[in-house]
Formats: sequence, structure tokens, C-alpha cells
Amino acid sequence: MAKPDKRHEIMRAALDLFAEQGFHGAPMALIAERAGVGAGTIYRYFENRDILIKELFNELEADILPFILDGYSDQAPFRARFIHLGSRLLRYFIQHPLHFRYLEQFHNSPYGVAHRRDKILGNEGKCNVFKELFEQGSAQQVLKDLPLPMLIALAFGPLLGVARDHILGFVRLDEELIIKTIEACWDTVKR
Amino acid sequence: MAKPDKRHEIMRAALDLFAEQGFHGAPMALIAERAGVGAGTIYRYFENRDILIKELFNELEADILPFILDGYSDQAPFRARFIHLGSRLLRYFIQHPLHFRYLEQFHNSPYGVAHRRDKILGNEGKCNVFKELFEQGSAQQVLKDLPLPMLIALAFGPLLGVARDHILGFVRLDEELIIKTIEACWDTVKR
DNA sequence: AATTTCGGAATGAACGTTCATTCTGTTACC
DNA sequence: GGTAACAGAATGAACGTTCATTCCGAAATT
Repeated sequence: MAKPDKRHEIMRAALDLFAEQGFHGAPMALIAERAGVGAGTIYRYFENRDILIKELFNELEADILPFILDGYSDQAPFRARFIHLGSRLLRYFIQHPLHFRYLEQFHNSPYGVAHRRDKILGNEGKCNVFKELFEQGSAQQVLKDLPLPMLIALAFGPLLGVARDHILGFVRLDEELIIKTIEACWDTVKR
Repeated sequence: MAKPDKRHEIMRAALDLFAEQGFHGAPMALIAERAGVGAGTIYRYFENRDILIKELFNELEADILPFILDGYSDQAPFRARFIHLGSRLLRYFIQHPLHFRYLEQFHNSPYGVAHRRDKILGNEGKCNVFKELFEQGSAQQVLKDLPLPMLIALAFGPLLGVARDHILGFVRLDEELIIKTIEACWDTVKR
């Protein structure tokens, strides 16, 4: 954590390229070039390509959590907490379109599926807050009577779809549309 | 359309491999082997790999439309039509998990994004029915007052998310859960 | 203070592998 | 016997990774 320069440049370049071109369109040589670094140098910081990809994902995930938790209170009413987390998350994606596109690439890849399998059993990271929230909502009967994974899919599905549309330029989300989007997500899962 | 044997076997093998392993994990040689065909033979039926991928997509799309339109009446009340199309689509994905996974692969790839761009302007295929439906719903004020692309994203997001969960084995959708899923989608977009 | 030594960070050419595509000889059909 | 279909080996490009070498700044030595 105390060697910022090259390592950071490599991650930045890799994030840009992966997000914009997909994993395909981003050979190591190109990442190196964009990072202003020799090809071999990457391997001083990352054992191999897969590990670079995974570390990038971990970094992004670690970045998101504090952002969405900012101003969050577990004492607030259920719906308010849902709206808070949802709209923070959507805002994060809007502010960091490359992060969003990277995460989508990651999830639609062998890495992502493997990662998902693990999460379903024990788990940590971003999901934990959400999972906790949804479990509570289920118990309090404020959410629809459905299995937990379904509730999560139902709530995130529209959010991600709208974020994708915004980032690909098919709609332009302003403050009002952000709110309406999250309220629509709420309608999806509320009892 | 009048040379079924080899061509069809190649498409079947390619669909299986692409869906299960992603575009990466499916080299032409392997597709050929699984199709019981020489590697060069593929190129008698498809100019190159990209075209095979695109034709596969077109075939799937052409397959879906009649399936979801089966029993559809444009005279039925709006909500009933929405539920009909949605649950037919979800059922299709459940009955054809490989098709679903292929379509996801396709959409998260350069092909898919390009294809999407075209659709947004003029368009044909599956989207047309849905687009028409949503436009009508907007006009009749039975749907939320949001831009059309957002309504589509909001309605499809949860459907696709739940289908993904089912196909990856995270939930098991039965008849009741299918209905509840589509009703949740309806809640997402209804005014 | 100037000079030398030294550790390890950085480099990029070279390697081995993988893969889409093409080529070539063979088989099947009319 | 000629033509089209076919299989699979050959080809060459692209890529991830390695490694012998260079480079650089910080001790050590004078």
C-alpha cells in the first residue's frame, strides 16, 4: 500500500481499457503502454493478468461501500434506508461510469460467476449491507414474500438496467429521474 | 435454409459452447469437434467467426418472437398483455437456459452493444412488440411518466435478473414464482 | 566530496502457446 | 470423369508471460 506510482498507474490504465474495450480489447502490452510502463513491469506488481483483474474488482468494491454508506442510519425507517442505499448506489454509477462498465464486464465473465457463487454462501463486502437489509425487510413483512435472492435480483435489476441506459447514453438521468428510478425499484419489492 | 445437417449441427455446437463457456472458451476447432465436422467445414457455412456469432443471435431472436406471441391478443386489457408477454418471455428463458445464457453473452460484448445502438433508432424484432406496448401504456397514462427507454429497462431488469438467478441455480422458479416475478415487474412500471 | 559498489526496480525482446483462417489432398456424388 | 463437399494439417498473427540486461539511487569507501 506504500508504492503508489506505477502500481496505481497500471490499475488506472487497466480499468480504463477493460471498461471501454472489454477484457478482449485490452492486451497487457497496451495496458503497459497506457500506464507509461514496460510490459514486464506489470508483473512486478501483479502475478498475472487474472490477479490484476481480480484486484481491480476488489478495489472498486472497497470504493463503493463507504460511498453508499455515507449518511446511512440503521435506525431510519425501512423504506428510507432502501431509498438511501439505492440512490447512493445509482449516483455512484453515474459519477463513475467506467467503474460501472468494469463491474459489468467482470460480472459477465468466468471471474464474476465464480465470485458470485462464493458470495451466495458465506459473504462479505457490499452485499452484506444489502443482504441484511433485505432479510430484515422480509422478517418485518414489508417486502414481498419471496426468496431472498429473488428480492435482491428484483431490486437491483431495474437499477442496473437504468444505470446501463444512462451510461450508454440512451437516457440522461437527472436528479428527478434518479429518485423516480429508486422509487420504481421500491415498488418492485415492496409488499 | 435448405441445407440442414451440417449447418445446423455447427450452430447447435456453437450455441452450447458459447453459452456454457463464453466466447473465449469456444475455439473454432472445438466447435467443429462437437459438431462432428472438420474445422474447415465451418467456413463453408459461415464466412467467419463473427458472422457465426451474429447469425446465432438472429436465429435465437427469431425463435423467441413467435413463442411469446403465442396466445397474445392486442385486444386484451393493457395489464393482461404485459403479464402475458412477460411471463411468456420468462418461461422461454426457463425452458431454454442455453439460449438465455447465449443472449447474455452476446449483449455483453462488442456485438451486443453495436446491435443495441441500431435498435434504439429504427428497429425491428422482439423489441418492436414491446416498444409498441410501452408506447401505448405511456399514452394511456397507465405506466409511470418516464422516458420510454427507462420504462423498458425498469420492466426487463427484474425479469432478467430473476431469470439469471434461476438459470445459475440460485433459486428455482416454479409456476407461482414466475407469476409473482412478472407481477413484480408490473409493479415496477405501473403508475 | 567524489567515486565506486550494489540491490532491486524496470524494461522490452524473445518465447511458447493458442487460435482463426486457409490450403491441400481425399472422398462422395452426379 | 468432373465437380462440389469435406477433413484436418498448415499457417501466421496475436497474446500472456519470462528473463537477461539496463538503469537508478542509495550506501560504502576513499
